[in-house]
Amino acid sequence: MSPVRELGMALPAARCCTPVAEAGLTAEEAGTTARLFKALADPHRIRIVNVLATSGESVCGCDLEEPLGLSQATVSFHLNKLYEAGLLDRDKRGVWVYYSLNREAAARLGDVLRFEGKG
Amino acid sequence: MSPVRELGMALPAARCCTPVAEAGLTAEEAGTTARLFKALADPHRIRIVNVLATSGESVCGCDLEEPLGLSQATVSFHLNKLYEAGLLDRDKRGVWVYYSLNREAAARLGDVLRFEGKG
DNA sequence: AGGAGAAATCGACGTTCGTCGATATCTGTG
DNA sequence: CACAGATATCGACGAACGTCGATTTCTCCT
Repeated sequence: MSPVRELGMALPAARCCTPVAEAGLTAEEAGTTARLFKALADPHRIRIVNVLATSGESVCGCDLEEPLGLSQATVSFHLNKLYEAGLLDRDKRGVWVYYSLNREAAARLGDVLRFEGKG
Repeated sequence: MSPVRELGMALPAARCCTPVAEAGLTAEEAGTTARLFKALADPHRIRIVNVLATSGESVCGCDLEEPLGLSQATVSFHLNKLYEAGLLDRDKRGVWVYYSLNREAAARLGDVLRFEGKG
């Protein structure tokens, strides 16, 4: 053991998207945050978010296969990951499913990583 | 194929931490960003960042084993992941190694997820 | 020099992840 | 109703991940 001790990890109620720089993050809150980042921990999913963030309109899933160079099954897999994480909105129009970035969730996500004026 | 097409993925020069909301993200840039998020895609690493962000001073690695409930080898593994991602600074003092949050990297990381005023 | 203690590394393990082809499900059209 | 086309799901595979005990490396102290 070293000189420095007592780091103090309190146990406030768990809630979504607790900022990483907020004191006393619960193991549960850490799990929630980690799950969120895990959704973005893949190059193809980053590109999907990028396309959705820069495209004014929502995008048909079928139009992502070619630019990403992935099979239909894999694209569906990635879109679902992002959807389950709450980062994407889904809009079924007939045979197609259109995806768009959930701006609110995206904004909240950015707030999780605010560090200024803390510590 | 659907009505919507031509999503356009240009190829600008790769650089660190390109915002996800910036048009034409390269596959390479997406990989860089994904690697960054992968470093945060674990509950224990989130907690480590949390402790480091809220603690005024740098923290000895040995003081993280107990609060995290992990073995020395595993803590070392996680600290190294964060260090390699550039999120942590390392300071060896005698037998101990003290870690602290790299504020600049942390700030840049937050900027990657800025979505306002885009799209 | 020898010992104590912290950290990094190694080897092994079970789990999760990303990928695909194949199949099943659903929707609109003829 | 049968068909075409988009999406979801299944099963399988190799790769990467998280974990630990054991070992090695390093630094300080006596």
